[in-house]
Amino acid sequence: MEHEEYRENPVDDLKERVLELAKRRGFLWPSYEIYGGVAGLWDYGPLGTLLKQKVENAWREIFVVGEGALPIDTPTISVEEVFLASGHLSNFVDLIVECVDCHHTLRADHVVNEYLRGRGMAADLCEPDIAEVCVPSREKTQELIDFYGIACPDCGGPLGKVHDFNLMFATHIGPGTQRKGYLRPETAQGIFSDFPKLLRFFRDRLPFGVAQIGKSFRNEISPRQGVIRLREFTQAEIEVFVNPDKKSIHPRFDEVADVEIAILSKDFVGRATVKAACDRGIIAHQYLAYYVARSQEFFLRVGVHESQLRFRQHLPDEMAHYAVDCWDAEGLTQHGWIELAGIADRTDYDLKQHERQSGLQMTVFVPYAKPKAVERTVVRPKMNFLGPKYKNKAKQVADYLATISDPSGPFIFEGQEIDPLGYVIETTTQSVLGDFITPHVIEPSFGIDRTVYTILEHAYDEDTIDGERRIVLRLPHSLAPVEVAVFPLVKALNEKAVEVFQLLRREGFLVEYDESGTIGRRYRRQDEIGTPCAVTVDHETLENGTVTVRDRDTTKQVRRSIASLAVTLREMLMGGFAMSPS
RNA sequence: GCGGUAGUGGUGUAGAGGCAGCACAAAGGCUUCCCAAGCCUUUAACCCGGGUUCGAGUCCCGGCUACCGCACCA
Repeated sequence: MEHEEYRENPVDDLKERVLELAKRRGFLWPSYEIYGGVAGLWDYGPLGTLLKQKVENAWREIFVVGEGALPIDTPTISVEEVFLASGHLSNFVDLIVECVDCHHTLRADHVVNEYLRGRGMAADLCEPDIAEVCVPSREKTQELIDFYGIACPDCGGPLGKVHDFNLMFATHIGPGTQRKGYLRPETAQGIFSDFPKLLRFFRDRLPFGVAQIGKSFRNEISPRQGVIRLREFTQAEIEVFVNPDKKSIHPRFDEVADVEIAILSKDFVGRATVKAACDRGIIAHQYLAYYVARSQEFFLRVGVHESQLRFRQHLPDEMAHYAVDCWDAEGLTQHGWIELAGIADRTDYDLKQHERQSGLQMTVFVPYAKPKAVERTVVRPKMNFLGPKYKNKAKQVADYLATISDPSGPFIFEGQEIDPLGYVIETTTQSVLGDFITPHVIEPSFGIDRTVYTILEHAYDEDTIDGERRIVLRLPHSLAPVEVAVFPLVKALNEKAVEVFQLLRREGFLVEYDESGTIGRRYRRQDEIGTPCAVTVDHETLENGTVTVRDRDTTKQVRRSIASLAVTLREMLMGGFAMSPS
């Protein structure tokens, strides 16, 4: 998909202007700036924090309230076992080698594979690990570099030692014989770790969804692009546990079937309904398609422009080590198309891995519609024979017999054939009620910080009013960090205006009061931060108890009584209010 | 990590060895006013650390941060 015309009202240097506004008005600040700042760490200022909270609330409304994905809150510090299981310890690593001469840092495994391929050899650096995932080993990479004397592909200089760079922050838990800990690189593992308890909580039935909003950490080698690539960032994730045999049908698919999305995949580029995308096999199954549609609903609600939102299918080689199909929601910004969310089918990878690591069963009992009759042949010990014969070893013999699945015999215990009088071979018909299955996981995972940034960029606008440039942040009304501004037209009206201000606070609005300077300046100040409503107390207020209410986007005003003000404002914030004169 | 460019009040900038200027913003006042008007007053800056020099915002070295390119980004 080409980068289409970006906005109706193109603004030069949009990136700089948005960031300038964000820093100046308290949305985003570089962290620890008094000490020089740190790349990849950013603060939310007061307005940014309110905006972010409202974005998170919109997400909760759709996914927690609307989808019933109940939230949990797990620690950001996790124990080592979690990442042994998840594969992050071995996979969330880049093998890095530095050229001694030109100091380029290179991906060591890429260098080796390229070298081997260039000489017609199989590039076989990958070794399947415990999870059957291809991971190049540091030792083997080093070995091959040494053996072939592989040099820097850029300058031909000698290469240094290969070392791991794990993108997780490591730490220690407690003093003394410390337990290794890591800051989580995704919130998902906290959910997987709680699976047995969650399953019981949801009363042993599929499907169910679990949500978590929280911080995750990745020690990026070189974060760039401001707030787009952070070392500490907020994720909003849902893990939907589903029966793998039922992924093709989502019970509420009808609700979203006609939602149209922009698709970029290897087989199809263009707009289509999620139903069409599903029916034509572009999206693997209804569960993924369903969450793609819900994700779009979320992004549109928080003010991402529809024409600058698309869903891109991962190519097989960029898919995470655990996923089989993955769709990124991407927003078009001045940084190009950036990933705002990933909607992945993680299959049973994580639960299987935690099963192996923890030794606990992570399965769900799924009853059949009708119990199945299954014929089974078993070897049943006869204790009244075995007892007298084997005395204190009788129990061991019986246990051994009970494990036998092939009833053809003979059965040997301690080198001796067991007397056939000691058991009977029985064929019985058993009624099997169901299967133990490992659920598959559908994971919509949202990057909240990137979403907030994209919202700011998409909302940023400049108007020209009477030849003056006016910056307006056209945020969705419900998202504005300041909902209502209250002004006295002149200072003599301060007291009355403060009264209105306090009244609106009591009504639950986020209100700002401003009596400084001229009225026009105060309107502009609020336009910049996206305040949708401005209430002005003027001379008429004292006569008849009415005030003017100004709309941010049109700058049009209507007059309303103070008594009906809260209702009017609430309507405006919900977006359902027509600014018709009254 | 590499290379290039840059870092001066809150923001945008000028100054290129000798008292750090301007504009906008912000605070207070006049104006009593419905869209950044005007006037007065005020607050406020040389990224950090070394070095050279009588003297460094300016020159040199190192670091940090930002932007661009490379590399990286399950």
